[in-house]
Amino acid sequence: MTIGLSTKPLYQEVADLLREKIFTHELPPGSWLDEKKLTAQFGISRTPLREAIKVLASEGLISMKIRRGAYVTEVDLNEISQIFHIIALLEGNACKTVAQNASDKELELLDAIHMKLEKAAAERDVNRFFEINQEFHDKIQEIAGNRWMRKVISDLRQVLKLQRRNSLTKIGRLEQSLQEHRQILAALIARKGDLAQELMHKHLQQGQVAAS
Amino acid sequence: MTIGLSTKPLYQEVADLLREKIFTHELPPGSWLDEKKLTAQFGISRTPLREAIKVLASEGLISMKIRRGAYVTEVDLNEISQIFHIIALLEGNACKTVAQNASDKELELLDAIHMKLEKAAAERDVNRFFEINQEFHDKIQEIAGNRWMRKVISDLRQVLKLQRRNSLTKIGRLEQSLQEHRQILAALIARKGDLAQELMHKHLQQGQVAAS
DNA sequence: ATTATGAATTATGAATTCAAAATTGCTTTA
DNA sequence: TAAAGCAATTTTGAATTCATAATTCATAAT
Repeated sequence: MTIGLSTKPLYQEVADLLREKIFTHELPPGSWLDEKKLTAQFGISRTPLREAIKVLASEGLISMKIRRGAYVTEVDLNEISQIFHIIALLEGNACKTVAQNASDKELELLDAIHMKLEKAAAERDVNRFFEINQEFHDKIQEIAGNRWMRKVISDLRQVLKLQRRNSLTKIGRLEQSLQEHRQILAALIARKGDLAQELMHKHLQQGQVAAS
Repeated sequence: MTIGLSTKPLYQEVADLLREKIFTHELPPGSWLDEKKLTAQFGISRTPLREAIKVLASEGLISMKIRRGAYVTEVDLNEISQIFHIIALLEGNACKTVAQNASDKELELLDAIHMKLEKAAAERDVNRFFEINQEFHDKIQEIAGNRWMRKVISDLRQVLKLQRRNSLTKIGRLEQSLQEHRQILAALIARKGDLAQELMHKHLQQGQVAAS
């Protein structure tokens, strides 16, 4: 194949492509992964494709049935709720850590990101809002500084993306989400760890349907 | 090869074997995985071996260097501490859930497991103590009923096993661990969710070195 | 018409082969 | 003696091939 001189091994590129197809529901939950079709589509052999499939399987995005191929995982609402529970717990805790340990400069960084979020909200730019929202959450985890927590959260967020998110596009929820971010930021700057934790926890539990 | 009619696909069997070798430090942290040697040892071809390696990599047990093979992950003490932090958070929360939602019958089950733990401790059977200790923790997570939390905890515990545990073998810590279990169980039976959470959290933070 | 049976096809699991990169080790030269 | 260059070997990454299990489809029997 002619993917060129990629810095990544092929199976990782393929894993990325597959995730893409899964998240856009080009490969919808429950659907079977046709190896022949996919290798033709990607212009590669089955070997790296199967390696990629195994990686996604251990991430939970794909489920394998013995001698019967790979299927996109179907997550029911109950599991979605379980995953949100975990994320709320972890990100809430990360918030507490940030309130306690972040440098003033780091808090300023968070403030700057929040300003961009306000701007996106004011302009009703939903996609940008979603993107910056993610950036805000990421930055908090980065500051909290627990590598493994970041990995866990990011893996779980991937599984959430299996479900089509929608409610964030409702302007009402967007406003509420923004309001919650304001409060979280305020608590962080005030160095109120327990409050920040509580607010982030509620924010995420709130966002169960909104995926924000 | 002649592994017979295994219920599992070969790459999963191989993954299990590799984990075994990693946890026993037959493959010590930082060591290079010699594919040729391993395939000869297992009597298989490189294909399932490489698939297994990729799975372990996405679990964090193995790190891959491009065009230079796979290495057993080295975790420093700082990361161990980060992982314990997460496990303490999650298992603490699971305890709270159990205190709030478990049936009386389920609590009796926990009590029964704890009795076995007392017995093992009385007999100074460290291996058995370790095993039942694990069973106790598992049962709590099972009762809490969050599939994804169980997966996260179990993945993280695997990474912890990269580090050679030792302090649990110190009788002193074993006694203390038992004492902590007693308190946790009491809190659960008394349906004191917050207390149970707090106790489990401390128990695990305490056990950082002990891996219990 | 509907259900069994069995051959043909297809897909999966695993081994083997092939190409290219990295390492090793030898030779040559300063 | 040490360093540089180059050939030989080893190792990784990926494609291909092969064996077997599962599915499909056609035919026959009830």
